Amino acid sequence: MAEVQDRRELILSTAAEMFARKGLRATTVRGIADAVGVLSGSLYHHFPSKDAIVDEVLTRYLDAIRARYAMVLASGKGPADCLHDLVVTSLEVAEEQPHATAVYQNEAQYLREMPSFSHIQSAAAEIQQTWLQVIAAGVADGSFRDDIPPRVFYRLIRDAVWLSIRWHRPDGPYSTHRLAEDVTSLFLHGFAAPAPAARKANGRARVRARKR
Amino acid sequence: MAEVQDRRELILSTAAEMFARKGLRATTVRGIADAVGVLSGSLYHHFPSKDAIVDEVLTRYLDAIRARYAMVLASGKGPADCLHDLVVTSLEVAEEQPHATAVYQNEAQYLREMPSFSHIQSAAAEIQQTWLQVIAAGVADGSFRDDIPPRVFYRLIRDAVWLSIRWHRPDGPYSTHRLAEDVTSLFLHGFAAPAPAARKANGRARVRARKR
DNA sequence: GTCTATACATCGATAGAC
DNA sequence: GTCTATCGATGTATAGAC
Repeated sequence: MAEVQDRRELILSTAAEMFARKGLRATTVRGIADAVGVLSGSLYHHFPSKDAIVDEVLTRYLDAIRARYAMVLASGKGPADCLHDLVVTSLEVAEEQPHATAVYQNEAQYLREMPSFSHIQSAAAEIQQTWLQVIAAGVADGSFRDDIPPRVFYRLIRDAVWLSIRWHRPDGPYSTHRLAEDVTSLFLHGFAAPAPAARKANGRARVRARKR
Repeated sequence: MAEVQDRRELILSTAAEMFARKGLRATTVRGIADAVGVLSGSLYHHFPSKDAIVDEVLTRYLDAIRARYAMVLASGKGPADCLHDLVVTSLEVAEEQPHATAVYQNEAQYLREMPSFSHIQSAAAEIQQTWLQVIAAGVADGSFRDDIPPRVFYRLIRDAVWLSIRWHRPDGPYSTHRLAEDVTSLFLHGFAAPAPAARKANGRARVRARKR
């Protein structure tokens, strides 16, 4: 029985990697079977269709996010700390499940046409609500600005955080937690240098055109 | 002769819209021909292949960005103003060419396997250099923070700006220029409310778990 | 410049032997 | 549980008439 589960898991993890690297549509059933080491027909003993594999990869992923977001909210911290924890949590999930993260962030078009899309969509809505709830609490208690629409802030930090999967390498010298701290600091306090009381000619330097 | 060019343009614009809406791989030659109102074989009189259509859509797009980024650099403004202008310019291009923008941001996998990828990649590198140049100038003259790696800041603001194509509707009440101002303000000064000299119990409110 | 007609590859999925 | 063998649909691209 452990054999059976292992086979299913091998198919799922192999498919997830190929989905992320080549794209959902470019990944073929035959290709997955080749990578696993069986013939394509054998996959249909474990899964009823290709889309069922996609659905299981994403459902596990979204469930993991929802569970961890719930823990962040349950901590009872303030809005700024919760926002920080959401960033940390998201980047941790992205590190633990990089393939599913990439698929979810890059293949909205394919997913929208899947039979089980409404199932995926409801999970996504719950995740979005978590962010908006934290942001709204921060605006309400005065710790966040009220001149930028909460939905706009959400979209901007959401894309910045999740799309880091496209360039960030968790095993490199710039760690996931370092990234989380920088993202939080940047989105809360900005990239402009804090003015040290008085400084002359601040920002007066010109940007020179590059030589070619 | 104007007839000829119009036909080509119609194919290009029709294809671009379908590429953006359905994805490059999901858009078929037959589908483009149907939308244009001809049979699929006729497209090969105007373009040698499907990839050639993709390439022309993206080349025009990248050339437009390069030309306008060069104008921003030529203005001779300071780093903060240049950053602002890069944001404005990028969002303007995204509004003018939404289909090409979406394709370029969402279909990196397909593009990487295209024959003419190196041609696209070099244009992308030049665009990236423009941002990094402005950021480096700001760090050098003290107007930007030096404790966040410039490349990290670039990736974060880049994704936030360009991926706004996924959710922002330029013809809605929240205009492109309003978005540009908010993005610039957010990334320069942060989402945290500016402290009005002294305020008690700032950020001490808790985020309540949502009722279900 | 568009059509008809079709070549040729590859896709997801199935049936039945082992 | 995996194999062999294959179906039917669909993909890009081509050849040649009009």
